[in-house]
Order: sequence, then structure tokens, then C-alpha cells
Amino acid sequence: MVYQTPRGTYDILPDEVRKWHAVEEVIRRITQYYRYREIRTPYFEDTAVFKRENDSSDMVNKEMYTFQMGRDSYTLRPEGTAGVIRAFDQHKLYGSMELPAKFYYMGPMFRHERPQKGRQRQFTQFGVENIGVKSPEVDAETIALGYDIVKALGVSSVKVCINTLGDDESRAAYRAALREYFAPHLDELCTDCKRRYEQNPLRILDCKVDRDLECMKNAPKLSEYLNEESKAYFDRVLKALDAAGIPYEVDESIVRGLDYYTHTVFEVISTRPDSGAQSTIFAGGRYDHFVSYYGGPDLSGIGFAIGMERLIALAEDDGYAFASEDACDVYVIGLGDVASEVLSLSTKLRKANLVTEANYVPRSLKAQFKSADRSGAKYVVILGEDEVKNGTVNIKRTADRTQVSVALADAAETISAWEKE
RNA sequence: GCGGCUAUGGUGAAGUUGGUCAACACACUGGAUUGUGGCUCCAGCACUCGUGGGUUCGAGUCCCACUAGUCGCCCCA
Repeated sequence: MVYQTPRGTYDILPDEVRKWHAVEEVIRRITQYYRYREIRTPYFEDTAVFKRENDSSDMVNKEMYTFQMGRDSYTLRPEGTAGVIRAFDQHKLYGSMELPAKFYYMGPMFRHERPQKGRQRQFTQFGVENIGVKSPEVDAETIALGYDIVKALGVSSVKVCINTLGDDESRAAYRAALREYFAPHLDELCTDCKRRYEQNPLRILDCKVDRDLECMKNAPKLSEYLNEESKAYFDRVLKALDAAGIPYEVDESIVRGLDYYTHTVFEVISTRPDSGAQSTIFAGGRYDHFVSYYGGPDLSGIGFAIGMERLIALAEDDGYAFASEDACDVYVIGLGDVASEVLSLSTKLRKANLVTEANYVPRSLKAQFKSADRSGAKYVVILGEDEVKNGTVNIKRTADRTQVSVALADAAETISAWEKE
């Protein structure tokens, strides 16, 4: 029996991990410039944290990994925002933190979807949440943060698409208008849309199945139902984006997959033709009622999440220069029955801050030199039975093949001195 | 949940209308060079072609099922 990773999951092998470290480093650095702080929440929560009443999204309704332990129901987190807000409320951070409270998280998310390019069942998101200050400039700054990260990794061909869902009043008016409009067309809609009609008619417009229906084309537009306040807010968001130097496109079709969004929503996509069917790099929006939903005060927040796998793939496509190898300073060759001497020497070298690879297996000199080459070691140390007897060791510099024989006790010192030249 | 494509060694892969030893390359191991490397040369390295059935005198090559991968629909990061 050959075991393998479950469908939609994958191993990140050492060569690949190097890229992850590099990308994580860039993300952490840029996020610090914006003064966001990391928060780590559990990988699973009570199911109720994610399964909110009246939520019409597929993610919540058919893609969650939910399991029962005794009488308790838990769910592997499908997204990051819910956990962060839950933690914010649970620990009453609105009382102890400066507002806006700025959090970021990085970690695995789980959704039971059919895997394909850029979509896996366990995937990794980096996300931020900015809670407590409702201002168009905060919205723009949040988008700028994500945009900076994408740009810092050399990703080209990105497009910022933005839209507004308006405030409660605007959306209520629009919802009513949509219901009235679609009522005579209900039979034409797909089964998903029939559900959406009840739960969240806005998402009918987003449906790819019914996109070409005649009744879709003439459906009322959200922009026609925005009240003055919502319009003004959105106009200021666009101005703020200009101020932040972010190019954007207003796209009225963006309504987002989660139901908790209000006002600003955005999706940043890759326009590369080879990025597959999953082109969204990061996406998010503002939420007016999410903080109070979990028992906190009536604060508004905004956030987004980046798909790390997609981001790394795009950085690679655009030729981002990832470090090529893990460096090695010294390779210790052992000849004869000297394994324990090799170990004690290697330990000393490492204590002297030298990255050291040691050979403990009886192999030919030639084979060990080959390994030393492959390790990329800058120095090769040869320790044989003769040397052990004399208390000496041979040190060879790879670059010019100079070799010296020094006292065993002076090995680390000799290499360090050579290093400083 | 639905559809297309794919499945040969550590890797990349050849395998012709089903009919010799399952090419070739890289990697790896050993040797030429019994303690000094990246070149060269030589040798070794798939009782077997995702799994299970079937057709046939004969199947990696055809058929069916299953499994996995992959791409797309949907959904979304």
C-alpha cells in the first residue's frame, strides 16, 4: 500500500518551502510597515462561528469540513475573518486595543471543493482585518497593503476591481426591487438562484449559469438604489485609491461570496492568460455588522485574504528571484573508523557558526568529495585515521583548492580566519 | 456535484495496425584512479508498464470497472 496525501492536499517539499519562507518574509515586512500585528486563532471552531444564519454562500452551505465530537459540532475554518472577529469579541479587545485594531493572520484554510489549478482543499491564506474605524481612506489603505505585497513579489498583470454594496438601507431597497423584478421570472432561474432569491437576491446577479438569460440583462442595478450617503462614501473610496496610487476599475458585478459585506468590496485578479480558472489573488470588503454578530460592540471593519498558493505561483511565473540553495560552509569527510571524531569536530565547527555537513558512512574518498561538491561547501575537511593519530586535520578551500594541515583543535579557527580574508 | 484529458523506473519520457530482451536521456551506485572532487570511459540500475477484471494463441498497447492526477464547469483565495 502506497499512502498519499488526501485529495486536494499536498506536501510542500524542501525546495518549495524555500519559496514559502521568502514570500512569508516579504509579507511580514510589508505588513509591519502598515503596523498590523499577527493573530493566531484555532484551525477549527464551533460550527456556529462559521455557519451563520441566513448565509447563502456555497462556502458555508456545502464546502465546510464539519465533524461531530460527542454532542459538539466543530468545523475546520474555511476562512480567516470569522475567527479573528470572534477572538476580538471574546477577549474584548475593543477595550484594550487602539482603534482601528489591525490584525493579520497566515495559515491553512479548508474547503471541500473539487481541486483544480489554484484551488485545493487545504490551502493557505494571508489576511488582514482592520476593525473599528469606518473611513474610505482605511478602505483604500487596506487595498494598498495587499497591492504592495503583490507588487513586491514582482507580480505583473494585476487588476484591482472594486464595487460598493452600499449601506443597509440601500441594499434593502435594492433587494426589494430585485425580488419584485425576478418574481415573474423565478421559473427560468437555476435551483441555486431560487435559493438565492430567498436568502440573498444580490447573488443572483453573480450567477454564471443564468448569466445569459434575458431577464438578467434588464435586472435593476444596485448603483441605481444607492442612497446619497452610500454614494458619497464610495466616491471618497475611489478618491482615496487615487491618493494611494492604486489603479482600479469599478466593476458592478462584484458582490462577493460571503453575505456579511457592506459598502466597499473588491477583488484583485491576475490577468495572465495562463493563471487558470482561478484568477483571484486577493479579495475582501467592509463589514458593518460582523463585530456585533459575535457579541461585540457596533464596530465596522474591513479585511481581505490573499491565496498564498496563487500568489507564489504568480511570483514564480513572473520570475521572482527566490534564493536558489541553502548555503553550506564546511563538509567533513571521514576516512576509516573515525565517525565519532567526525561528529566531535563537526560539533565544534557548528559552535563556531559554520554551517557544517558531516559524513559518517564509510565511503570512498571520491564519493565523499562528490557529496561535498553537491553540498556547495566552501571548505572540505578531511579527517582520516592518520590525522586522528597525529591530532591533525586537512582543510581544503573549494574555490582554489588550497589545502593546509593544522592541529585538530585549530580547525574551526583556521576556517574562520580564512573566511575573513 | 457535473464534464474532458491522463496514468510506463528516482526523474523526463519512447513504445509503431496488439506479436523480439520495455528505447533513449538525466539522476544514482560501483570501477578505471586501494586517501583528494566537478571532465572522460566502463559497468550496474523497470521479473514490469496506477489497481482489478475481460477479449485474444498472445496486451504497456483493445474493452469495462475502480483509484489517483490534471484541466474546465460551479465556487472562490
